Amino acid sequence: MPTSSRFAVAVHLLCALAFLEATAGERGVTSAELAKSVNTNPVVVRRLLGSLTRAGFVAGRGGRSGGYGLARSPAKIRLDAVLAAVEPDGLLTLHANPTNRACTVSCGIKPVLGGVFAEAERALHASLERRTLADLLRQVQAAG
Amino acid sequence: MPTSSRFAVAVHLLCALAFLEATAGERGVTSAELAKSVNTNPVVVRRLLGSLTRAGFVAGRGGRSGGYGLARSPAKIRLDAVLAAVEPDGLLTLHANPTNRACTVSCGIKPVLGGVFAEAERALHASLERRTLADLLRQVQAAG
DNA sequence: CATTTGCGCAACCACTGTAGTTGCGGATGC
DNA sequence: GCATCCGCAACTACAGTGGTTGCGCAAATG
Repeated sequence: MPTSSRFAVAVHLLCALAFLEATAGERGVTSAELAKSVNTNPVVVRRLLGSLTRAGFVAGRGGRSGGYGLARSPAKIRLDAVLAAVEPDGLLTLHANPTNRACTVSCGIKPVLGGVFAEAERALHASLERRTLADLLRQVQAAG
Repeated sequence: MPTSSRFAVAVHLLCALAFLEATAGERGVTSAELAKSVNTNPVVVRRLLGSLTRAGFVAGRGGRSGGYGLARSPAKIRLDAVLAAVEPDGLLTLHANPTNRACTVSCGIKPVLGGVFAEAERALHASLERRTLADLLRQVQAAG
């Protein structure tokens, strides 16, 4: 499959949200403003922020002067949790082909591979766990 | 994108190849035999084994009594190299949306994210690096 | 040397997941 | 009431994957 860019966009959105929130005052940050930063459509933004809302990272309010805001401090948003929120199925997937029961390898490979995949994804999450949204904000600000 | 299962199938094929090679004697293992184990088409097998051939893991010969064979010992085939061979673009991808030059975050996020992604993928490869085809064969045989 | 067997490659099709878009309903504040 | 904004569902367009067929070439067998 075309490998998804949801994770990248989600992180981008969280950064932009943290950034714009500072200047927005009481008003929420609208999906249209966020969409401008990513150069995409407000609905795409809302879809993604829907997952992040369910995961407890952001909160949105409807109505005039509505919009989004972070639901917790950037230092408490770890990237591994963001990945899990927008890509719940993981990155390494087994093949769905039916197993050939006449073949030892075909019968035995999937559980073995599953274990390998699980360990590899744990390693990936462990790496992302060390990064928070606050870290990224610092780096983006330093670069700009 | 529908996340690809090339890696899983490639590992399955390598296992099956190692397994069948033992009983095949001088003859090569044909793509049709391998296809039976994965329950797929010989052409799909050949496509994937094409990548693995270019990476130096297997070798195929045409002609009568042709087929495939491992080009090096299972203990020398590390899974991270297999992943790199069949999925050269990596698993985490940046979004392709044009950057909004009026936005600090949009301008700065991609290099920062790129660094984070690279580190995460390194962690994933480091985990896979510890597993060789020989390890998997041992596990599959123990389970069967 | 003809035949058989099997790989290599290109072309094509069907399927699927993603991003993009529109439209409508409901909430919120002026 | 009315404007603004989120939430959600439906639809479209596109891209990547896996599956399939067809043809050319290589190699072994008789």
